Amino acid sequence: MNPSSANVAERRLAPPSLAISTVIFALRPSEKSGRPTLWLPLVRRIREPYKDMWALPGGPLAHDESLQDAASRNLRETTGLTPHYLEQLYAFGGLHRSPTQRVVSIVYWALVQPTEAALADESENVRWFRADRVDELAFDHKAIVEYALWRLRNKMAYGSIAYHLLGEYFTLAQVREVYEAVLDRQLDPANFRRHIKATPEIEETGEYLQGGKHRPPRLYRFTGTPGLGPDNRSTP
Amino acid sequence: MNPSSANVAERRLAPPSLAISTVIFALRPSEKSGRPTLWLPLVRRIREPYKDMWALPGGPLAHDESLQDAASRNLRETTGLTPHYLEQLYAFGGLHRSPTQRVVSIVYWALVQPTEAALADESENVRWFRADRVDELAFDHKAIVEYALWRLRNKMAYGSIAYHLLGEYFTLAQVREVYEAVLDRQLDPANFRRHIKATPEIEETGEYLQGGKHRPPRLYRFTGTPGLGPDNRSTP
DNA sequence: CCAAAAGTGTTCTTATTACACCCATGC
DNA sequence: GCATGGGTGTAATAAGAACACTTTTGG
Repeated sequence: MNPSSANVAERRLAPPSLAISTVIFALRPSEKSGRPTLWLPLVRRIREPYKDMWALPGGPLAHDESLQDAASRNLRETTGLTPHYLEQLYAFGGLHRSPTQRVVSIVYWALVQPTEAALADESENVRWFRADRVDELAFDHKAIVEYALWRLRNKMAYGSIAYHLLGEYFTLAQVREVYEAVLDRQLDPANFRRHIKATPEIEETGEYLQGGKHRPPRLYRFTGTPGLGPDNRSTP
Repeated sequence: MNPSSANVAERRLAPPSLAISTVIFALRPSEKSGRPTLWLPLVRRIREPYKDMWALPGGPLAHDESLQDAASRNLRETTGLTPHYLEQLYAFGGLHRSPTQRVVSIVYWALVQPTEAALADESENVRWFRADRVDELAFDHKAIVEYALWRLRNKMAYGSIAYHLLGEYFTLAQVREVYEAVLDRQLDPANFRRHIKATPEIEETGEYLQGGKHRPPRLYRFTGTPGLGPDNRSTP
């Protein structure tokens, strides 16, 4: 049996390997307008296949960690960040995702706060990209990012998720900017503020944001629960 | 190294094994009222762990089949059915789901038509249960069934999914019965029919259902697409 | 004719949208 | 005082719930 047929046999017989990857979203100011836009960190592959291409942070699942812990860990390892929101996205298991072996990837998606995101590690092999402008990535990661973005938009339109992209205190205009950045359309400020104020998880504080050029806006706080999904006992 | 420490070492070092399971829903007439209710087939375990307990149909992932194909296969193997709707539910990967080894299960959920479900294989080791009355199952399968049921209810409230539990032709009252069975509450017939007729995927036929005791209701047809999820290029 | 489900109309309530307007601050 | 974003009011429209009413069948 020569080496190449050994590889073929190995591939046929070995069980599919299991990996965890994470799509990490954070707000950063756009270079041009300065308005907040969605970004995500990618890592450069240093090995074949897809050597030198950008890919989602990820890696194998350790024997003694849960799926979510693994996602949390590779988020911390690549960016130094801890997520304020972390949820399973999907398990991708197509036969030809990787040219060298069969890989099943369980992908999570995360939201991190902008104050943290600004401090995130960046290096030769870790760089942030605009979420709506990713070019070709390794494996099927471009499709995964697009799906994660679709899911984020969907959740934002229904659930109370935007707050996980903001700090503890925020103005209603900041919440609106998050919606506008993610959904990519303008929203009526008057109606939007009423809409948000109607959600019970939003609490008015006595504080105001000082230092702006105009009337100081009131600061609010989010009192809802981050957790979702069957593992966290709630609603995906 | 004695056998028991060998097992421990094996468990620590072996990668988590990967399995596919499926929650299969179908409508069947209730024994009492005769009204349609939700049922699902379970299989009896013939080996440890959880020997003799009921469990979701499932098994390992073959090296040359996609995740969805595997789900479709174990659906066919246990019940003889082909699903009219099949979608990924969630990947369960808790550390202690199985007492003997670490198992990550990628779970799908399916809807099958009642005409088929009536013919489904049933045997000593395959039996149908009412979906809202499952008792203790093997592993974490009870929680999985409850989560699948939650997801079905959620999708039914928003999307066009009820039709996959019905045959090709159906009356609006039958659609309403599906909603009432799944959501477990009465719906106003007048408002419900308007709501359904407003969906563009519902097509009126010239046919009427004959043989009833009263005025023959018109038959309708569903013209929408079943597919969802990133693998099928659409919307979960 | 009567019972019962099929199917239509009408009213009331509530959410969404568009947009006019007032308020408070820095400059 | 004036420009600007913060914040409130209001009228028009759309969507949903409640329920009275007409139609068509089998018996």
